[in-house]
Amino acid sequence: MTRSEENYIKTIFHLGGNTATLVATNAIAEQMETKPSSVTDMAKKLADKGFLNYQPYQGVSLTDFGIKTALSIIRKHRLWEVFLVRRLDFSWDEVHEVAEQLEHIKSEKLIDKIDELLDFPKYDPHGDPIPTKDGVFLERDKQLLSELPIKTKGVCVGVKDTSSAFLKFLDKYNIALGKTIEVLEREDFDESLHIKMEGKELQISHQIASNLYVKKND
Amino acid sequence: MTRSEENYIKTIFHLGGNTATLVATNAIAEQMETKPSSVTDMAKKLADKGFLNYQPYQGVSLTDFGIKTALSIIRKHRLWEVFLVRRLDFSWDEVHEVAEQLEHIKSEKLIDKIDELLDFPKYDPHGDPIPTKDGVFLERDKQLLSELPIKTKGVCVGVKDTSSAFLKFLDKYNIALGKTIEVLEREDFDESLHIKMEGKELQISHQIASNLYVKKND
DNA sequence: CATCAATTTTAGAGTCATCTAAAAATTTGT
DNA sequence: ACAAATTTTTAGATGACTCTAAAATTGATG
Repeated sequence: MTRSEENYIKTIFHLGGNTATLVATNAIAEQMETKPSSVTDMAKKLADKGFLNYQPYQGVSLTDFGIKTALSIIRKHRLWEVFLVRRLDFSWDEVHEVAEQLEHIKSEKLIDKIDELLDFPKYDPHGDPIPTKDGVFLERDKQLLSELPIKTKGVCVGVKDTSSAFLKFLDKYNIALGKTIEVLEREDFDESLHIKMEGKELQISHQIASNLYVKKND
Repeated sequence: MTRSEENYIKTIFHLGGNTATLVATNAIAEQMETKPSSVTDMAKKLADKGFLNYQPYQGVSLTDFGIKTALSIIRKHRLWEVFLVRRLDFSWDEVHEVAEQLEHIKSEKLIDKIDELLDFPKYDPHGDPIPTKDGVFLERDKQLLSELPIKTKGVCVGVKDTSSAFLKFLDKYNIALGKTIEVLEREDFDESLHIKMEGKELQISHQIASNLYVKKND
């Protein structure tokens, strides 16, 4: 597997290819900042190698083997992110780029040892679940803060937008995973929210609320 | 810098290119298991980029910039080796391959943090010195065990051959860095040595003795 | 249902790193 | 010092990945 092939498979997985859904050539090209013609070429190659089903003009979907491969890459990426944050004091907005490189290191022993060193973490620094060695991958029970009803509380468990800009914004306002947020009021006009967090009240835009995942308190 | 360029620079350095010595095309090709014609192509490219001086038919030598670059790659390689052994329980015969991959990860912050995590080690698991962040690189005072006079003692400080086979052999006979070895007798016939280590006597071939570095006790 | 717009594929070309085979330069041995 | 052997370079080709431009297909609309 080349680095390029791994990146395609990962992208296709992220675009919903874990189900039998067909992912469009254009969507892949856009996500990877490449051209649709390059995607077509690679789609044929990856189909030949058994990673995906390619239906000309329709799109691609990952095979079981392709899904297994994608999960192994995602596992590596997320474990490295945890390592960077927990052992090397990287902040959550700095880890993505480096993990993009580290995820391509070929050594099963290495990643298993990293997993062990970190005591088998279940989630990465952005709250995304880490597939296990044997490909078990459970999405966490969560919803967008923007969809939390008024007067309810939730624990912050993840971010949808993982851009450095968004993460730095959250840092600035002390919003972090694990913190409890209560929705006090929703403005109909701009969908902004009044929230309460650690005793303090603040107002956040819909843009922010619709990129923060919370787990509703029961 | 591509991965391939980095590998060429590292190899040229190892072949003695840290001085103004000219390194032959053939030597590089042999070391890298590639063809001399490929080396010529790359030599031109690296010369264009300022990493080395290329004299057609004579060989190449690293520029100051090239040496600086080589030291940075070697630094990364050796720090990762220390990390693998000390933090992930790799044995010293397993680290090379993985470090060959990790040394190409591009992130200054990453390697500086790894350095810090390991408390700024001076030597890698094979006893080779680790260049500092600003390129200081001191060869240790050492000599081959095969050149140690009779009846003298030395501390094992490094290996010349870093092949997995040799390292496993040393493990088998409990020979490890830090141990003190006394040369009792040298057989003229085959240059094998009678040595004493931790109270036990054993006999080792010239092949072994000429691949083990010791620091003579004063 | 014919046409148009959008998407996708094909064809042809470029870059990077490599190779083989042949030519050129250097070194060696007598 | 000259021929032979060795080393190195050049020339031309290949494979992986990407691109642009043109052709083909799809599916949406009047």
